[in-house]
Amino acid sequence: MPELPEVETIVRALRAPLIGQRIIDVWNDWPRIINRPPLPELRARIAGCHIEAINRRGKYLAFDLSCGETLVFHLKMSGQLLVVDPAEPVDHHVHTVFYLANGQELRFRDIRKFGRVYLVRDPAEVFAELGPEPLSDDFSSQWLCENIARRKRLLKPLLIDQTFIAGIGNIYADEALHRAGLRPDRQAHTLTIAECQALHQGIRTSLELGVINEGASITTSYRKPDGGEGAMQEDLLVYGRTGEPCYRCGQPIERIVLGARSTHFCPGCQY
DNA sequence: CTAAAATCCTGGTGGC
DNA sequence: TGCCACCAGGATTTTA
Repeated sequence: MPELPEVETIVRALRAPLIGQRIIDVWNDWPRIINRPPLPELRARIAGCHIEAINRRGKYLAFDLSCGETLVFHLKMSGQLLVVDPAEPVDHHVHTVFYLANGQELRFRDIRKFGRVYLVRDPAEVFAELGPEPLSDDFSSQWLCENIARRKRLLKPLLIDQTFIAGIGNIYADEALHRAGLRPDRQAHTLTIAECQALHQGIRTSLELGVINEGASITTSYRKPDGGEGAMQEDLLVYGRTGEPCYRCGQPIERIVLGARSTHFCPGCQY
């Protein structure tokens, strides 16, 4: 499940093989994956455009194109982007292909078909509701403390709300809360200044560690574009460690469900 | 505003 | 070994 660190890793890996390349055409065999515009219009508008830059916003990838368009991807649960030689056999989970002028193909593979593709004139059309980037200067400890105080919600659902902060998903929310020593079912507005400062630090630390480790390859879902695995799964403190001893206090990690999401925390050192 | 539930998907898993 | 119910989960939509 690609979250901010996984998407950042993918963005960095795609720059070398894609920047400067020209897109010739698009193929798709599962229409829902193309969010907008409809495939015939997408093909017409994208043909001949060069890829000038590749960036990340939250969990989205944004390709700036020379023709004034932005090609946006969201990988959701199982999406993968691969740049390959056309001789490479096409896996049956590939449902969208961008053909490049240099002969290579950008393939969007997605087992669960939740991923989406957008082509827009103005990326704000897609990004309008997103909260701040947690690794940018916009996301200060002061901003978090001010905004968390007026939210009457549980911490875990709030952290994965993309309109509050962009890019945090189930794994890094649990990791950030553990590092901050905060229970995921705490009410957001009950945090003291010291606690929300700890949360700010916990968010920063877990996301930065995720980027350094090039993401978490928990099952078979997330892979780097070169097929390799990230290393973050080895540095997870609570996620997926139900029943195993907490590294900090030794108590068994507990698993509960919050907002229909599996949530892992240590009952011994998170308050 | 907050939240719960349903929706979209399929591979993997646990039970028998 | 085979079969099947069930789970995972990001974001959106619908319904309280």
